[in-house]
Amino acid sequence: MTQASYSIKVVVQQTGLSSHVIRIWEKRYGAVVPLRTNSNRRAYSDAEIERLLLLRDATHAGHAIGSIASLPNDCLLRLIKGGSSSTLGDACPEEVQNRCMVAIRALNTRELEDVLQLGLLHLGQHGILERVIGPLAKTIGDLWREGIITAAHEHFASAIIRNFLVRNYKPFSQSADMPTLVVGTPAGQLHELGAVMVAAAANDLGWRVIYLGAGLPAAEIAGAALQNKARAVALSIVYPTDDPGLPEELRRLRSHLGSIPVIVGGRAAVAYAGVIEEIKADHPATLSALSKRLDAIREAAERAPIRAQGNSRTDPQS
Amino acid sequence: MTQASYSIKVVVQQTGLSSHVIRIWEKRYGAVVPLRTNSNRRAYSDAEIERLLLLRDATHAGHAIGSIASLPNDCLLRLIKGGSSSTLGDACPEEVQNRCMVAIRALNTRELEDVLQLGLLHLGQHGILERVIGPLAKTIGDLWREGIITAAHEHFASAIIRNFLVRNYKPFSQSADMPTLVVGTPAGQLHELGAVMVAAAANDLGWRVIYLGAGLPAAEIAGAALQNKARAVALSIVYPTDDPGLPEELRRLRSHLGSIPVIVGGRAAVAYAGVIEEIKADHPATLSALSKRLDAIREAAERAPIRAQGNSRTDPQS
DNA sequence: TGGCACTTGTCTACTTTTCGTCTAAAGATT
DNA sequence: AATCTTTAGACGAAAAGTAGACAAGTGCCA
Repeated sequence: MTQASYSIKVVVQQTGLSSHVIRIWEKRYGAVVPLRTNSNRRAYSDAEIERLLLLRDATHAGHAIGSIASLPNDCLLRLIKGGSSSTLGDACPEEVQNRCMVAIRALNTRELEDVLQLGLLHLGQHGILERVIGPLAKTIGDLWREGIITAAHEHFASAIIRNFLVRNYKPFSQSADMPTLVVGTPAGQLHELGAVMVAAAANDLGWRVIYLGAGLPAAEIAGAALQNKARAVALSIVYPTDDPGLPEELRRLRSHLGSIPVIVGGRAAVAYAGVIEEIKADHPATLSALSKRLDAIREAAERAPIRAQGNSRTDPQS
Repeated sequence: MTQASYSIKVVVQQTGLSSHVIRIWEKRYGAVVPLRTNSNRRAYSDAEIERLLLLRDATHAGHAIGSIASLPNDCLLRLIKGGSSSTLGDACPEEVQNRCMVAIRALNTRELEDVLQLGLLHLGQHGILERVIGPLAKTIGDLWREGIITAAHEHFASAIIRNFLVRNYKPFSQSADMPTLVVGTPAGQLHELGAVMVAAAANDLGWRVIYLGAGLPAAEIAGAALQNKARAVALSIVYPTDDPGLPEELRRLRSHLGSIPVIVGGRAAVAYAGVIEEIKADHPATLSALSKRLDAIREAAERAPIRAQGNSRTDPQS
């Protein structure tokens, strides 16, 4: 069995590391020592490329290469993911949340980023998502409704939190058999923070996420899901709570999607409980519940890999 | 054995490889060894041509011919398909752009991210921003207006490009004396791609960027700028081109901002040239022009640190 | 505070290997 | 006769190897 081997050129392309760095890491720290060809060229295996990716992410996350180069892969993974959640108890989520709100009201980009980063360090990935960003989204929504902060604050916070999540929730090494999840908010819903959180959580759970952002008509959400054979669709509904058009929009979505599971989350979901029930959508109350639900869907799908639903037209592209 | 056989000339035409290359691959690596006629001419079968095509694509993807020539066909296929992140033959921006559009229309998250990453590698930060993402934003806008792609595609592309820029552009070596720039799109303008590009470019030039996202009223943009003592405000205007409310919105912005420089970019800016002139805003035609303008503003500010400038457009941009 | 060692990414100089191209001469095909 | 193929070999640009220098950042210590 001739295992495929890759030249350093290919490794550079795949990792984004320079050949210099790859070589010096090998020389100084023995981070990845590939086999050699007869002519002394380095020949990397898939596993070695994977390890280089882990090292890249770990160093990018602030760890010194010299102190992590000899760690086994699973330790690296823990470093990159929520691993360092040794939960230094001295930073309670409320404190982090408060400081976030101060930074948001001051429109202070740097402060907000710093506080989030600090919170990540102390609370771990799960912690900051569930105990800071989640409540924060709720608070922002409330204050905005009361006119205490403006849409600018809301947009500002959304953008930075989104960036924060993007930067820190690195996509897992994508493999072909990952299930696909389409995430967005339906037409009329303009707050995308909830959707961003769902996307981050699902990504963390090993889903391939197609993030569509805010305010899309049902037909387009459904089109995206069908086009990519999505395993599920997740919507976030925060405000307004009394949109008369939304129930019809949800029904339309269901009729397009056939039997694909739909998950509806967010503060205002209770206000539409009737329709949600009607279209047989899930409504997890917390992020943990959402995670459980996603796991369940994936497991069910793995048990019955080919979806034999009567999906007549796969491409409703006009 | 009615197997069709082809002369080397035919193979050259079908594969695009030169006869020299085909022969040297055979001689050096035994990549494809065709049967011979009685007179010692090479006689290629369909399967051999197929294999040559695979080898061509794999080498084009960055793999060394010497290390792949002996792999079986299915391995080659895997190298080409699985390693799609490295299939960029030419480093020409048009090619990158095309592949981006294909990925966007397929809503293929991974492919789009890979192509962008690869493009960054080949074209550099400046290159990919100006020569890929810029034109891409324009193309997306055009196709959307023509109804060829949907808002979902536009949102999808915006989100991923945004994430890409966030991930790859200088995190922030923020220092206290960096000038502040407020970036967003005015109310009614929903395409945020242009604003994202401006934010990335400005960040790269050493500005502290406050990114507000799309669709904000003038009062809030101005509020954010004043609250943070912004040195300038940049707006992106792409569509619609005939919003009757927009001129008034821009005038309102100017009256709130006092003499703070305003920069208006984007495809539709020409449609509002009158107001832009009226409120003494800049309208750089390209990203380079924008960069120059930002540099000029910063220099002017450094020379006169306290903002007492009666700024009346120092740069008569075409 | 300055000095010193250590870390880490980048860069240069130089050699070897790889790989596509080219030439020349001879045989085959049209 | 003119054009193609084949073979063998030579050539040069690009890629990849090694060794070592260097600068910026960091931490420690007097």
